[in-house]
Amino acid sequence: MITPGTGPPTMASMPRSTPKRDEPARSAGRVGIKDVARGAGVSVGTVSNVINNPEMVSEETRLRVRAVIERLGYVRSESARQLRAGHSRMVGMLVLDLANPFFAEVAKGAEHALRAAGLGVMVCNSAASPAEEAEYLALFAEQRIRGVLVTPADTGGRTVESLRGQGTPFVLVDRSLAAEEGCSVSVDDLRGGTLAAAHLLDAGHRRVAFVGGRTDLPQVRDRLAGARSAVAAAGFADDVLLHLATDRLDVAAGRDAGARLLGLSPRPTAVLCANDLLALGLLQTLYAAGVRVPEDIALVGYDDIEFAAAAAVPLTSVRQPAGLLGRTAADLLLDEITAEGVPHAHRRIVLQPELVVRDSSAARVPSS
Amino acid sequence: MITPGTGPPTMASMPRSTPKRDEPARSAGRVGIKDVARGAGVSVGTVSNVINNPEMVSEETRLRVRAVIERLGYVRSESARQLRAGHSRMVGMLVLDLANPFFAEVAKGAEHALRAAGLGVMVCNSAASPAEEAEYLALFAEQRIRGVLVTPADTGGRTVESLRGQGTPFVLVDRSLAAEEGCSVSVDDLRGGTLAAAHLLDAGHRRVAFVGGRTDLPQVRDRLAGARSAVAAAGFADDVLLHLATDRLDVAAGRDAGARLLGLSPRPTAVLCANDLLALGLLQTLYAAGVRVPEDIALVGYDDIEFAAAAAVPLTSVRQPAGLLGRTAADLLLDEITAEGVPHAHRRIVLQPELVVRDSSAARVPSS
DNA sequence: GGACGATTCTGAAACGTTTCAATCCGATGC
DNA sequence: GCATCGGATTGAAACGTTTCAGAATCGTCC
Repeated sequence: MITPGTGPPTMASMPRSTPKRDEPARSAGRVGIKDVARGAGVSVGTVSNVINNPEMVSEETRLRVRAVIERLGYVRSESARQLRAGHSRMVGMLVLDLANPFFAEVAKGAEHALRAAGLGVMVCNSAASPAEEAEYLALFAEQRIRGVLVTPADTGGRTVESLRGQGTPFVLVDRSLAAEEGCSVSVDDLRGGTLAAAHLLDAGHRRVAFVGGRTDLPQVRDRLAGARSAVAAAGFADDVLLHLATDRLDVAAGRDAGARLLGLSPRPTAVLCANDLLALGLLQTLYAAGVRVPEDIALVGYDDIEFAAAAAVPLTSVRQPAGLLGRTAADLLLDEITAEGVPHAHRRIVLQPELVVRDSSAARVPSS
Repeated sequence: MITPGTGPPTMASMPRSTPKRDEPARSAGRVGIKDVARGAGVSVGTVSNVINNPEMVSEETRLRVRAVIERLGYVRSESARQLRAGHSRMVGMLVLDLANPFFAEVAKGAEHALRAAGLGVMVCNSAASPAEEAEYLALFAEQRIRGVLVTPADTGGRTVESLRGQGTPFVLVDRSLAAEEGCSVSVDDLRGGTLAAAHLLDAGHRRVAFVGGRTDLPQVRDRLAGARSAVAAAGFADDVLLHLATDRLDVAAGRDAGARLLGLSPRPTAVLCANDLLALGLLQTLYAAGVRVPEDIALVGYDDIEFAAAAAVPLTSVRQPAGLLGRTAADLLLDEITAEGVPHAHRRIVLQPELVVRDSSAARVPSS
């Protein structure tokens, strides 16, 4: 990202055609506050005031300056403003996978709240890679970003450490953190895993597969742990739950996992996926192989993205309040940013998930 | 969005606690190139060269300066660089709906190509609203963005006009434009519409609904026109094709359209949707109402997003090369940006769509 | 021994804002 | 007629870079 040194070599010896200066800076963009000041016969300070503190300027001057701004097509330079202010008016947002509608929804909620507060948002995709995450954080630092909303891909707390080191306000999204360490908004993954597993156990399943990789991601780990605790609470042995790891959390990984699942014997009667993308991919493989859902294998997803309800077999899923998650995180960040004098108290907010039962896990009679 | 005037009132009378200056600027971020220069006993110019033109600096100095940078945690200020350079190192990207996996895929392709070229990307969502689009373009202008990739929401060419007026390099994405006017990369929507409609007509359907709103959007208009031309080419009357407009192009609009469709009599035997989101929403309604697909109603979507294949009934769809679209647009923009001296020739590229037949439109015997 | 080149470094200008102390001016109060 | 006040405006500093003309140093060649 923004690799330093890509520019210089190519632009070393350019003719640099000086643009004609006869007209007052014709190629818009090049019109500065000085040109406006000159055009209106006032000082630059006054022009600045017209823009930022109109009530300080007499009506007559204000109108005159506004007219010149219009005429010259003046657009103020955000970089100059930033330089002066010492920080930008942007918030960086870093999610694990923008192609996952769950995160798209989270981002949408956050963006809406932040824009309402006059802050721009730069949404970036770490692709669950600590290296890409670090690159983006470096980019944010160069931009003197105002704050960061991040779902960390880095599993050792280096991300949090680095942000705290820089003094950048941040809020963890979809990941919990001790309140002393910083703000966080998450959804109770332990509970979600428990809900989903208990539902399958209730339906009589005694061989359940948990499909979901990267147990270094707390989301996956907690959902699995929740499922395990449901098994234990129901008085079953640990081996009722089989863990099938995947390296990514997308549809393609779900398809692969489906193939592996079909090779298992004895074959599980139910599958619990770490997210809906995996479940949808798995469903494709099962469908293609002629395996019936839920008759042969019951399926439960996680996130309840919009496409879960429209799936080949409408998908039972653990719904997470994605929009609320984003909005809440944004509010927390805004609180920290604006309350600059007041000693901001970090908060740890944990939202609750909800099981949405659909066809893919319709109740069955225990068969084995 | 970055509303001017939100800041000033709240920060008018703040105590502004001057940070301790004993340590060399402890709260990172505040370390400037001057601090590094002082720390290393060189001039600021030399520090700048260490960073940007290392080959110009003696090894000894380079190492010394690098060490100081490390020690002080210096991070260069992008806004200062921008101010000096006159433009940012960012490209703005504006799509109609980021929640639509099709655009997510386009954005991903573009981002990848641009990052490889050392440019950052700011992806924004106009929500198909000309007003929001204009706001974002204004934001881009203030940021002195290097170039813009845009799928215009504004249907009169105002967007293009405004960009050309600013002199900002741009490429239209998923929308065609005469090569004299600027670069564009699109997919042949006329052809796509024809493919889809011909497929349904071949299967014997004689009452086909086209579901898709906002015919002011060329994508929708062309797909509809393509469908109409297929009807004409097959020698049928115009009224074989019924147009059912929707105001948005998302899953919820598809659900609504489904309800309206069910109220029609005679009921169409096939539906062609302007995109997959509509088709998936429609499918949900049909499924809930017990209408069988494709037996009672055949369904064809558009875009072939990943979720189409995993739908309740795997969806026949017109595949568009989303990733390629984004990548190609990025390449065109890069060509225009880098070839600053060379007279850049605008190009109009039209990619071809492809019909992917799945269960939702399985062949049937003509019944009426 | 002086001229010249190459290499390395310096110092200052410039980028376009915002902010703030200082100035100006007309009106008000005495 | 003078001091004072308040509102409107000015002018310059500062923000943190990059760039570039020039200075310093050293070696080489005539």
